[in-house]
Amino acid sequence: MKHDSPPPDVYAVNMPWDGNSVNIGQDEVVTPTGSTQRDRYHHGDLANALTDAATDLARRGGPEAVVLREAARQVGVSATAAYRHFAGHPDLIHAVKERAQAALTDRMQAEVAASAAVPDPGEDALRRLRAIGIAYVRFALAEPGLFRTAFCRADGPQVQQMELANFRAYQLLSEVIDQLAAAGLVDPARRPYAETAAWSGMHGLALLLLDGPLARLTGADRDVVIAGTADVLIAGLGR
Amino acid sequence: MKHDSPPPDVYAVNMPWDGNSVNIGQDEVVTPTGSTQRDRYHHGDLANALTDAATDLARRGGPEAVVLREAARQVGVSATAAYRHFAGHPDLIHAVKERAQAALTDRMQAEVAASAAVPDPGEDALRRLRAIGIAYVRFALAEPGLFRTAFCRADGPQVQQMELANFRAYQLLSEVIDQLAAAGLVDPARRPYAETAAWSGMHGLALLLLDGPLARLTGADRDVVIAGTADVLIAGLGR
DNA sequence: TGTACATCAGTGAACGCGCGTTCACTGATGTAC
DNA sequence: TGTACATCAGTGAACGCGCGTTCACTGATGTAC
Repeated sequence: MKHDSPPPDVYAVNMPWDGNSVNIGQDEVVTPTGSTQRDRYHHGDLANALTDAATDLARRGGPEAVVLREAARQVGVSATAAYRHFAGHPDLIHAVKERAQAALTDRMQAEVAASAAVPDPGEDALRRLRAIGIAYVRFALAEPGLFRTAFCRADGPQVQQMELANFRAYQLLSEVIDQLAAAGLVDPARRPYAETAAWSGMHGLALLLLDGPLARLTGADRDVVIAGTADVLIAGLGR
Repeated sequence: MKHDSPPPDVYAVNMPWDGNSVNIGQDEVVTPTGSTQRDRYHHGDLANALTDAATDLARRGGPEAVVLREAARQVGVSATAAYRHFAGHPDLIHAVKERAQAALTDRMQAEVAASAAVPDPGEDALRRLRAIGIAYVRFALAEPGLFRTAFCRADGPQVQQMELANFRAYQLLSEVIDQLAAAGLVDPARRPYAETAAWSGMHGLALLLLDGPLARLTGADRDVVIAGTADVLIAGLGR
């Protein structure tokens, strides 16, 4: 009766960005009886399975939807079992938050890789900057629940995780702006605020489009506004 | 025993931006017995008193802290009484949201008024644009609970209220940018996205400073980043 | 000016809900010998 | 190779909490006559 949920990759983000899923393969081995190893009393990878389920809850309903009991329910396990692997609900939220941030960064990297490089270094840096900015907003619109979770407030003792250095997204942005600066395309006076301004602009745009007064824009108008806003921001960096 | 809470202006935003507080004066008249009229069985202005209390909850804890029962408790009234004046909890939240948005706009206007006008129209438009942008972020930092409430998601049927036209903050911004454009200081190609870019930039900056990876910046560093980001955005508008 | 009465604006008890967490427990696993 | 046993990883019942909302009610108010 339990363990009848679909395999985790169907309903979870479950990408290999973190090293936690090493024994997923082993976990899914089908035994001679036809049941999977997850049917065992000892689940084998419950921490990951719970994080998968909780991430799916976040995707569907944002951070408020991350409910420990529900995640356990979806995995087919008692709520108590979660406490073997997480200190409590804040700890679970934190795990989901990391997944959500990683998913965002992945999307940004994928978008950069999707367009072809151009020979001129400055032009290429511009192309990449534009790609990660647009990917940022696109991810927010495509996965609002995960996006909100990636930036939800955390009360736990892991708040210091909210550091710039811990954001791969920031590192990506910073590298691209470095290249732009190296090509001489950034006004030196504004260089110190380039990352902040670029990130703020795309972050704010995403939220205004999601929950704010720009929520009524349709798909086509949206794209125009996103591209136009990106233009203004990029223009603000140049000399 | 009840009605022993302080007068509303002590603990509520309760500014005259909405026309609902017309009978506040009458409400506060002291009777010959020394008690105020609010001691009457018929409160006289319960809708406003509840909104005041709920706004105070929002200020202290953001939108999640707006709890109908608690607002009623603070006013000294049964929770049921609230249903004489609000359709339900979403309706109350909506009232608080309007208060929060109005408080934000007030702060922006006050900041514009705080600096002296300069003769040159373009320079003056720039001064005002900078003032409202910085006021926006300052308000978010000074009143995080209200700021979050002003932009929290609403599920009720009043979602259409989340229109650009309904935001006085947007009207303010739009007027200033019009003046900037009239002075020839806005690149015509970027004019259509000027409001969106400016608003997005300050909105995103506010949220990154509040809950995000910039939360660790101290007061002085903060101000530098705010001013620098504003510079980048303004530079992005110009030719 | 006084009175009957409809209406307005409150009351208090209760409901169902689902949450996070704790408790004492037991079945499964793997290691020492 | 088999067995004893410590440890690991689950179970299910229960707790307290506070919420939004509904119910049948009653006290206060103001208007018609």
